[in-house]
Amino acid sequence: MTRKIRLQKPGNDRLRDRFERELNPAQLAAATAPDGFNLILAGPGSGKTRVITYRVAYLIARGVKPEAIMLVTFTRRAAREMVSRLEGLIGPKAVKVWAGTFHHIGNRILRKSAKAVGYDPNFTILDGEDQRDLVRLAMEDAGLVGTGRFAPKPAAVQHLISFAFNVKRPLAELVAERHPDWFDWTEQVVAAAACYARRKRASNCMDYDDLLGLWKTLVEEHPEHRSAMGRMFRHLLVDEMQDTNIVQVELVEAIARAGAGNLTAVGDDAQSIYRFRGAHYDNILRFPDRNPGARVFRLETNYRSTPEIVAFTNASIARNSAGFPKTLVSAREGGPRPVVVATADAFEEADLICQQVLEWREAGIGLSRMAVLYRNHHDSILLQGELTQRGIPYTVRSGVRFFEQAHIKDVLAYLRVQANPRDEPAWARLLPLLPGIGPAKSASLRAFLLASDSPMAALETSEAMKLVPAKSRGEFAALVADLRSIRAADPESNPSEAILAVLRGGYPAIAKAKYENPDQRLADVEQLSVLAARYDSLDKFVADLLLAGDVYGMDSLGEEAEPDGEQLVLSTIHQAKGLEWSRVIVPRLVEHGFPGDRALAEPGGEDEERRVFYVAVTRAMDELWLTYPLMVSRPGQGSILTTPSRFITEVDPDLYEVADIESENDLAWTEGPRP
DNA sequence: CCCCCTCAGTTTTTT
DNA sequence: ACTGAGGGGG
Repeated sequence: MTRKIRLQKPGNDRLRDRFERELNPAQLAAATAPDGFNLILAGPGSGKTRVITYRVAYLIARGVKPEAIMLVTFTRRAAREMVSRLEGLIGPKAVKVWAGTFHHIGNRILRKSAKAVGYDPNFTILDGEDQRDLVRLAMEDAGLVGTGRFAPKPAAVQHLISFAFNVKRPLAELVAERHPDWFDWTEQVVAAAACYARRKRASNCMDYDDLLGLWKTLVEEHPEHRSAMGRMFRHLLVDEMQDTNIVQVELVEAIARAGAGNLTAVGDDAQSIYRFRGAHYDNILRFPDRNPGARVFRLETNYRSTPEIVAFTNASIARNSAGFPKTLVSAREGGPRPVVVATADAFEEADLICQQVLEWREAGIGLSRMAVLYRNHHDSILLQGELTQRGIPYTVRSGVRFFEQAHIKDVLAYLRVQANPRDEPAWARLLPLLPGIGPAKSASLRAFLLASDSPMAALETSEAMKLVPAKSRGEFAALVADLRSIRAADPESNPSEAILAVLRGGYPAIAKAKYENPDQRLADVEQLSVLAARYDSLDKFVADLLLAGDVYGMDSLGEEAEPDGEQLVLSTIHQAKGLEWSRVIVPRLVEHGFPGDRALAEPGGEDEERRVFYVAVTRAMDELWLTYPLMVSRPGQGSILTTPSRFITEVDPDLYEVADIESENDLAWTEGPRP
């Protein structure tokens, strides 16, 4: 046999071979676009992730340092995936690329430059609940409490404050536009926003918007930081451009202009689904207007889905008027048309989904290659019950995130006050854990602590003890002792040990009194400590936890340990962005459900809902099932007949197949009414 | 005055 | 499942 010798080519040549072998001409042109402003319009399944990673590899091969590249992704998971693909192309230096969400990168930069914007580098990041709690306090400051059933609620006020920031519009204007019912309280709402901002600063806390806004302040108002950042980031790439808001766009464009003027934006206006948080597809549509001379690349070959699925999705999105006109072409062989099924009610719908999932599994499709994608988290509850009953393993990617669960937040509060003793939301969580201390006592204690230069030292004084009701003094002293032993565990450099210290103190007893299932919750906390062992910094640990949006329940944490667990995926459509499955089921396709009334009430709401639907159906590679119940029960109205969603009925019926469920009622005399 | 328990009404989508 | 109002009790 002839001996084979393979000549090693120099790295760049080998890379060039791979480029030509693995990219189609449109992808190749986009990946190797010249410097300057570039826009890549990439339809679903068109190899967008591949093009981005190849572009980064191309830049690095041309001599750009990896640490001079900023790659903004929509989720943490997307960043991780791109970096690991990049590693496959160029090796370990891939991890030096600044890859992450706007919020991650902002967090990293602000930890270094916090002083310039009036913060300490040990600032805490507030999650949604912390923000609501602080807004509630701010509303009290502004005289906006107990004003009756129709008064503004903290969650809604917080949302509007955030929305105003993200669309750069005056809060009062948005109150008039979106909450006419608050008209009489306009002044107080605006005042509450100011109080909220003040409380955040006083507590050395930033919310998600601050990670963006203060980073932007750094760029806009501090010339030395602006030019430093321009020198630092020679190339910027922004993925999912259609879901950026105006603040984010201005930020990256400012950094690009301050530096080498290299910005590549990637996305698909048809998949813009985050309007509720200030995103607008104009940010991608008008990229060429804002940046004259920008080159535009189009990727319109769909490698993901069968021609039948692509025909259906093309027909659906064609109902929207705005957007770059485009028609995706499937590169795949034919398969079955999408299937539409009506079920008697939501229970039968759950039955049907389970049965279909089992049928596919019989046919050799692994559970993790199937997903049920729904509009609202709530739509999955019934199905979860049915899956559990039938013993079908599943993982849920919606609802309460792991770090948002009450017990996890309790434990983190013990740690947060160590890292940042001015963290008011953490104290507001910690103090009322003690019996006899409610909102009022907690408030006066917090006021006392925060007035001091050293809240931790103030906690141990007799003045603090005076604010505690006599009955609770024993528990209070125990808390103080717990905090001292947690401190001794050196939380800031050893978060894992600090969590164990919390478990050795009074918290387990508190959890037993407070929660129905304390054992499960305390086990979660132990798991949290295992997770924390990977970190040598409390700040990093907490920030990672809060900024990793895709972590739901212990399930998703466990997945990292055993990635091959075969589980059906249950996800909101929003969480499914960028992913794909062989088999996809979209349930609850009824009018007043999907699209929902709330969305339809807003101008442009129907189109936005249709884009959400488009994102859902374009996740499917091989088979797509659309289901809807003929009857639903609504609170107060009992069972009512439904109308199938316009997203089904508006599509040419030739593009899908209707399947009927054979009624077994005639045979199943004895079957009783369903629960 | 302040806390805590109970009960009724509600829930888009998320960094 | 979670919030907020209302009433009883310390």
